[in-house]
Order: sequence, then structure tokens, then C-alpha cells
Amino acid sequence: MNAMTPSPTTNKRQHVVDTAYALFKRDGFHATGIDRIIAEADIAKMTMYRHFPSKDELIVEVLEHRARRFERQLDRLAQEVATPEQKIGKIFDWHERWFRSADFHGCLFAHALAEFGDPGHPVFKAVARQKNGLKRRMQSILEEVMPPGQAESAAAALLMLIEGATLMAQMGQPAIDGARKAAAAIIASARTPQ
Amino acid sequence: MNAMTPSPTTNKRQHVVDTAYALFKRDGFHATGIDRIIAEADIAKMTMYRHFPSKDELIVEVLEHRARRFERQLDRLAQEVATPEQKIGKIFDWHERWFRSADFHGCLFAHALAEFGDPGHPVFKAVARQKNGLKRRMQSILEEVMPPGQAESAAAALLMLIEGATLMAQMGQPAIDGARKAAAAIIASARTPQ
DNA sequence: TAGGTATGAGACAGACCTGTCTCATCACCG
DNA sequence: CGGTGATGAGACAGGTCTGTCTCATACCTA
Repeated sequence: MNAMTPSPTTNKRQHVVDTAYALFKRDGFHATGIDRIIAEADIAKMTMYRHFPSKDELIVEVLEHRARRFERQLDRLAQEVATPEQKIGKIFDWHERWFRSADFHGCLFAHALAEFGDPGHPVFKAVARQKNGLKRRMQSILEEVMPPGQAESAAAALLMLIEGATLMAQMGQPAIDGARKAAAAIIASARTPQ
Repeated sequence: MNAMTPSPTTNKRQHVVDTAYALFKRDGFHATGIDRIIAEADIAKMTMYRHFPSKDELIVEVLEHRARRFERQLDRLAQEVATPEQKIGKIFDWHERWFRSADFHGCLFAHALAEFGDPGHPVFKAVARQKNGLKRRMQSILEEVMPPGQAESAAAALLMLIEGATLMAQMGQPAIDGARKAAAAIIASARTPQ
């Protein structure tokens, strides 16, 4: 296997992940059958099952791939600005662009949580990892300007706002501006408690 | 049909709704089959299909029943207190108790939105009605102490907080206190803009 | 050229899905 | 007693689900 030419295995595997992502996003997890995925990806069923031992593991793979991509994008955005307020602002910017994108269908992780509510299920755990990652990111940003305790609860509040804004955006109600103002009020309040 | 004795039709119908609610809440909508519902409710399949023309309509009925129940409970709680802050506080109280309840599995409406993402689908519309109802309720409470424009965006922010808190509660992360503090900051900020 | 690997194509199993149909039964009511 | 409406029980159709299996076919490399 030449190291310069990408492995065909990797290509097929990623192609399945991308195709499954698009279908899961639009139609949901249980409503999207394996047959639909392989038809859309134009691959044989066995090709998929050779890469992923089960549909559940494919779902986890899709979620983890999207989570990594999300983290990379936020990393990049954070480097563009200096102050904690600006970094938080960039996170809201990211979501605002996402809400306006043509194929926005809500948060895939929240949807996964809705369909896999068992805390022991691998999909549930993958969702928890992603949400905790975002919360930790905001928390460490806020710790630059407030004590850790304040930063923890403020980060939780910001995460709630973002999740809520995503849900409202899915219902066609633009609320990112309100979320932004509320976030500013929360941060200001945490900066100067009482 | 005697008006004093409740119609057996109504009883069976409600029994199906209640049983379906418990199963949808725990396992999701697509993952819960008709066969499971009628087995758990201990009724014949035809009895169900005589009351509900399709599974989708049963889902809508379940959602609407829960929405009516929710509205009644909030109506009652609102009458116990006087100030807008207290009324909003009662809404957060309700959610706090809900999060602590033994069979809490997240918001059924949010889950329905995850599985029925088509805005034209009756289930989607039922979800939008419920969320808009809660937002309107908070908005009219807030209009007692701030201009309508401020009340609208503050209500949207509070709704986002509540939805986000529900999602975090489902992931086992208690965040209602943080949401409460954030709500106070939002309302204070809207009361005295700038 | 020979061999190993990835893939394609599709049959197949066994279960589950929604929704319809028939026939029997039971309760109530005039 | 006779009739009516709600219900029970279960077969049935037609489709879809996940996952496994076999066999043929490319393709790259040694």
C-alpha cells in the first residue's frame, strides 16, 4: 500500500460516512435504512458491512467525524480574535452561519439523543462527548475573565442558549440575535457578581 | 349514550394515548411499533385503528394531549404568585421538578422534531404549536414589566434556556440553577436596556 | 503472470413494519 | 328478546429492516 496514494479503503469508508451523514441529517436515524445509504452511496452492502460492523457503529462514526470537524472549525475561528468576548462571539457567528445554510436541519447530535435515549448506548455517549467538548471550550475561554466557578455556570448557560437557539432555528424562528444579547447579559453578570 | 357515564370509546382512546405516550417517551417514535403499543395497552389492533386513522395521527394526538396538560399545569402555577418574576420562576420550578422525576427522558416535543423534520408534517406543526405557546406565555408575562419588543426577545431567550436546560438534563447534567441565574440576568438586562 | 485485496451484485434469512380484513363475542338498551 | 355498537383475536398483504452469505470481478503489487 503506497503511502502517497490514499487507500481506497479510506476513500470508500469516508464516502459511506458522508453519504450516511446527509441522509441521517435529513431523515433521521431509524428512518434511514441501510439499503438507502448503500443506494445513495452507490456501493455494495457488503462493502459497508466490511467497514462498519453495524449500523450503530456507523452512526457513532458519523457523529465523531462531525464533532472533529466542528472542533477544527472553532479552533480556527478562535485564533482570529483576541478577547474572550470575541471568541464567544465567533462561536455564535459559526452557529448563525449554520442556521442560515441551505441544508440546515437542526443539530444532528440532539437528534441522535432523541432517538437513542439510553445512557449506556454508544450513540448517547458520543453525543455527550460532543456537548461536553463545546461546554469545556467555552468554559476555558471564560476562565480568562472570571473565576472557574463562575465560568462553569456561565458556560453551561451559554451552551443552553446555543442548544435552544438551534432548536428554534429548526422551527424557522431566527433567534440568534436574542441569544447573543442574552449571552452578553450572562457574561456581564458573571463578570461582576451581585 | 348516557351523558353521566363516560363513553367506553373515550376510555379506550385515552388509554391508547397514555400507553403510546409512555412508549414514545422511552423508545422514540419510529422505534416504537404499533404492535408494541397494542400489546402494552392490551387492546386489539383494530380497536386502535378505529380510533386513530394512522400512527402519525396517534403521535399528534399524544403530543397535543401532553401540550394541553402542560398548559393547564402552568396556568395553575401562575395563579399562585403575583409578580412576573415569580411567574417565570414557577415555570422554572415546573421544569426542575420534571428533570428530577424518575421517568424523565427529555422533551417529547424536541424528540418529535428530531424524527419529523419536515415542516409540512403534522407532527412538526404540533411541536411548533407547543413551543410557540410556551414562548407566548412567557412573553405576555414579561410584557407587564417591559415593552413588547424587549419582552419578545427576552421570552425567546428564556425559551432557549429552557430547551437547552432540558437537553442537558437528559444528558445527566443538572443545569437548572444556572438557567435560573441566566434568566434573571436576561430579565434584568431587558428591564434596564443599556 | 500469479496472488492477495477490495469491491460489486444480489440472493437470502428472520424479523418487524403499517394497515386491512373477517369473524366471533360481549354489553347495553329499547 | 332482538338489535346495535364497541371490542377482541388473529390472519393477511406488501413492504422494509438489519445482517450474512456466495460468487464474480476488478486492481494493484510482487
